[in-house]
Amino acid sequence: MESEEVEQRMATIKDVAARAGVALGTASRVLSGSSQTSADSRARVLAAAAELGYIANGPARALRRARTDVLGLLVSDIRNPFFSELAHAAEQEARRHGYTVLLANANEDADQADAYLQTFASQRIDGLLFAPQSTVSPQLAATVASGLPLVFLNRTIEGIDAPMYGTDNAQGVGQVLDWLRRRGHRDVAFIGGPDTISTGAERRAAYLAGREQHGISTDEGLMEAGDFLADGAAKAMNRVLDRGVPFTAVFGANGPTTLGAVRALRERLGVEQAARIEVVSVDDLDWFEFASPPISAVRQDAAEIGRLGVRGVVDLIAGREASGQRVPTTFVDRSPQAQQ
Amino acid sequence: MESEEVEQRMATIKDVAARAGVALGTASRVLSGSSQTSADSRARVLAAAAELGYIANGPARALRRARTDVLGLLVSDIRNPFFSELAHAAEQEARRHGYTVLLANANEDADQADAYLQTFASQRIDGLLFAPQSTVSPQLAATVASGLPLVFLNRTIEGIDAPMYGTDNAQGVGQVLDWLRRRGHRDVAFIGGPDTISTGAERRAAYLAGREQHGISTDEGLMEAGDFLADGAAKAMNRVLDRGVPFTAVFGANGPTTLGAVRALRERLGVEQAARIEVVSVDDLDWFEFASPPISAVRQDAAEIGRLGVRGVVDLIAGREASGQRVPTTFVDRSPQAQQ
DNA sequence: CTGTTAGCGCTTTCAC
DNA sequence: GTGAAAGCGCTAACAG
Repeated sequence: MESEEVEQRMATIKDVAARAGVALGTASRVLSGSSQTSADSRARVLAAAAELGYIANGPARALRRARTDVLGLLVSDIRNPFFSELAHAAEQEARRHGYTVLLANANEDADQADAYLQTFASQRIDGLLFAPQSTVSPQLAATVASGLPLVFLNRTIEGIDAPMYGTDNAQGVGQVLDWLRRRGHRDVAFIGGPDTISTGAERRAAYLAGREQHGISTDEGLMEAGDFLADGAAKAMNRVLDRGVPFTAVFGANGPTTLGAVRALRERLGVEQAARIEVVSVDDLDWFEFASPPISAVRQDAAEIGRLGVRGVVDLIAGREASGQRVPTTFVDRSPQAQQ
Repeated sequence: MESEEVEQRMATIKDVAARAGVALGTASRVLSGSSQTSADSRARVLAAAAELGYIANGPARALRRARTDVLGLLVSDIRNPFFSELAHAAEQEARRHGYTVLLANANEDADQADAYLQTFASQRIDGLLFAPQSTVSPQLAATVASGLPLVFLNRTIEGIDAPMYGTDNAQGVGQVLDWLRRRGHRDVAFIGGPDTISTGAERRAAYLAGREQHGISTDEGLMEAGDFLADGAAKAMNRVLDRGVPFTAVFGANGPTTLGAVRALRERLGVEQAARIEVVSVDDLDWFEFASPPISAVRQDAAEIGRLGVRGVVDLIAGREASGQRVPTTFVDRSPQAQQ
């Protein structure tokens, strides 16, 4: 005979109070650490709670206090290291402020994002950190209208007034442009992201604005945009290759984009030919040092963005101001010259 | 003057009932889709709910029904693509079953895992999917004792009887051993994971059990273990290099481990020497095709494991049996011969 | 400082 | 089929 499953009901605060020999309210006061309580009842309640393995019922607490101490974090692609790094840092920071993070992954899909916004609303999260896809959906409009404290991460949406914590894209692209000039590249293929995503638009705009002063060709045949995912970027890279405009360097506008571009280059040109093309990227990935030639990159400080975002939304929840912030980038030059 | 923040209180089911001109209970019955309701009240309640933008209060619902429709997913390293892939698939599957997933990241740290178990308990999740670090902590013991439906993902803990959904490590390592023999490697450095993690122990055991029949050296100086993270693996690789035992191939026991090992090889031996060593890995990473030479790998079906895990815990919640499952691996041979 | 009590929003009896 | 009412576990307001 197997041992019985003795599934005991979780202890409630009532059990704790009874065991400690105090009233319900006193137990609550001790356990919430709020008002004054005598050292005696404090000790007895704590002891009773420990003996019973008491863990407060979150939903009941949330219902009564009308707050959950939960933050929603909706990222656009959890498999993108930028976001998994960000999510990790945000969780840590949230925990330090007494919040739990509900992490959701929209997978660069607006419908999934809407579904999660709905879930968050029903969970009654206290605040939302959001890296949106693109335009404002009815669901998002409702979320904003509800007055839920909201900050954007790395991406914004036209017409929604919320603080944004993200990368200084102008600086990052500037670093890439400087590097391209230093390396003497004139014909550069630019593989961007969707213009509907602010990050995509900003990086493209900064590139367009600066390329001429940096001696880079303005041939529009070298400009393409994917979807910020590897497959879409590979297709974009192929479209440039199809045009037959020659180039000596490729600039990928985020990590997955660069991955897709490199894949396409190697498939279409073969490994040897592809190795004659220098690649530079926004986002620094683990393997860039192993590529041939090594890939230089703008490193975004995903962790700092996550931390700042949490602090921002915590400020909003507390009724304080939050003004958003652009986080500086660093450039990792892996070109042969830089290695000497 | 800025526009006023009109933060309207969220509509409650009481508001919906009033607007529809029915009693509270009727509105509830319609919205929960449970009992019989007349077509008339059904229509009016639904209309009222839509007009008010009603979204049910999850905590209140949870309190009353004594269930949350939330699953906890505790992974050991969200930045590891294996887990981010798994988490994504699990979320999708959970949604299909009417559950929301609370995703937490223990970062290969037992204390953080305990903290999240506590949070999950207070949130009153309905079930837990867990990729544990190692041994059984008091917190985990309490979780198990509470009778919470639990399944393990890819890793188990000695002495805890819960179904496990994970990779068929024996098969995967067998594929590596076959490949090593085919490639004619005799001196192979094995960089494993902690023996306290079942995955680490299993892969190591399978390797030890099979290496002799596959003509591989049994020199213990070639065996080392890291922590399943890149830095720890790099140190492990360096320890092997320090011993001066020559080898022609390296076997990394998971993705981050292989990353760290390759980094160490290139730093210590230089790029050219390192390129003489063939590398093979459990976990197939994006960049393995770009490495020189390309890295062959056992591909784990993380998505399938995530889906099966969700189905397993959903079965447990429903009081059904769940027996766990080993998911087959596929081997991706990127050696020069295979490319022809 | 502590006991008592109302009530958060919802589901689910129990009558009718 | 529907209305009324109890109560899930907790916090906070109010007396004492």
